Amino acid sequence: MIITRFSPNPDCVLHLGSARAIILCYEYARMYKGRFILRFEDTDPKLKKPVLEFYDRIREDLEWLGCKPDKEYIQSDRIPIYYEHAEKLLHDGNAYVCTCMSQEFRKRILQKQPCPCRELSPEIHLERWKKMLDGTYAEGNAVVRVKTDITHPNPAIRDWPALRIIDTEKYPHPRVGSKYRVWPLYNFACGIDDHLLGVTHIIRGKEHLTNQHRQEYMYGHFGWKYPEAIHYGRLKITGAFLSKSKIVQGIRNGTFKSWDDPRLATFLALKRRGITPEAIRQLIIDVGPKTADVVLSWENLYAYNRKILDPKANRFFFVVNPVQLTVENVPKAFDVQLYLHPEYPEKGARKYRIEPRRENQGTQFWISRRDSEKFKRKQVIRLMGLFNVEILDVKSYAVEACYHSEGYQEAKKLKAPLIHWIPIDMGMPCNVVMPDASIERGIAEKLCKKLKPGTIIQFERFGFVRIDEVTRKLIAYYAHK
RNA sequence: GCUCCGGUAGUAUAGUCCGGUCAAGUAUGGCGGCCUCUCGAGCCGCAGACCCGGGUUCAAAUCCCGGCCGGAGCACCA
Repeated sequence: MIITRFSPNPDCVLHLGSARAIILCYEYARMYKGRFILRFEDTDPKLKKPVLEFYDRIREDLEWLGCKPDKEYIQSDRIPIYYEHAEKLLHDGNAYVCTCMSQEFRKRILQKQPCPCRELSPEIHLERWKKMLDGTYAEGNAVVRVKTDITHPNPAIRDWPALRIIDTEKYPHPRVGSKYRVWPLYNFACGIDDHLLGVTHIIRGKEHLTNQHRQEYMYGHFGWKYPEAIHYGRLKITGAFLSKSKIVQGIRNGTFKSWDDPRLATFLALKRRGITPEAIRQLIIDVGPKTADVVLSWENLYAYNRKILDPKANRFFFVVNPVQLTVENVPKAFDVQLYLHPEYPEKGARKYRIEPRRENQGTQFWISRRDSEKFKRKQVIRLMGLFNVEILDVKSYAVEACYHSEGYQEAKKLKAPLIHWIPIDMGMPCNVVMPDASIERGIAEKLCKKLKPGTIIQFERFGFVRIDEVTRKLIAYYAHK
């Protein structure tokens, strides 16, 4: 039975940087009909203090990604288990309670010299252990170290710290408060749990490579077999930073309004922008678990997303920077149908009746300044699905034109540009929030009012967007072209 | 500095373990064209890479050595 695990510290929401661990672990377990475990590693109430809110956020992120864990563990619930194992190591002389100052210890260990504590008997250490637990030792005064090889070429591996004291009166843990004052460090808790929970395959970032070597010594002491471990390289994406501390910092100082700010690469932000979990999944599987660092390009993600969205997203018109277009001499009323999806007419259509106005008022539309800027006098333009007009006059705020012809073939012959439009009284204000958090203002078809938040549509000739809010005004988030 | 790990087109990836079928496949992006009443999709075509230098070998992207470049770790963080 294959068992994998994803083990975050609940001190932030999840982001694209975690996607590799999650998806690879989940898919691998699923591929072999195994189990996927979620384990919260919340054993530092001081420096990397867990926050209650994030336990749930992480569960939600995982669910959104489609990687629901089969089982969940929380390390702060398992403290007694770590104590037991610490005592066993102490008892067997495979660990010791070190009361040296950390600088002092480091100085010795760099010279491959044991500290005085190391040589003491297990009985003394067991006694010191009691003093760690009962409060005789204060924070920083004692630490349990696992014996390794103090002549190991990599000093980082020599007699690493396993448990330390934290003044939880001062730094209470959000879940268990001040119940424990001795807390396991990463390598100890993680190493014990991986074995106890039956984890067979560890897939994690290569920053943990030396941790594997450290833990292997402990596994040796217990007579356990270390799981298969794969250490993948760092994943970056151009322009975005995938660092928890920077995300948290940006939220704190107000640079980002929320965890789903479009500039962030958090799952929350990607979701809000209309990036589908399936696209992320495919991207991560494509990237795989290799040890070289990868710098992804957003285009790669967009390409996967577009492939998923294109057949599903209904089409609507959105006019950025609206300009009024007045068409004179419209000869009759036109009933037009604009398909919601060009490839699937059966999905229905948006229907408009365009009527000639009386008394030389002209028929009016909203069109985009992006288009009108390129107009030249006498040029023929086709209003998509409607008719062709000849441009008479272009001002920065308005365009005058007159009816030219109806047929699409006519427009083709004249190589008339195709532009989208909205009847002047059929629009609703719409803001599109771009990936850089800037806002494109314009007018969308009034019909969009019926869309539900969360729906992903395509604004033709503009891009795919996710409807975020529908009131008198439409708020959409831009995904990509 | 010490200890590890890696380096295939703009980006990502296949091939590397078990040398030949790789004068290097795929996706995406770029360019050109076709198609389409979207600047989306689809179709066709073009350009684009084995970090460098040695060695082993009939034969090296693949094996060995050296260099260069990049990354990670060196916490009483995870």
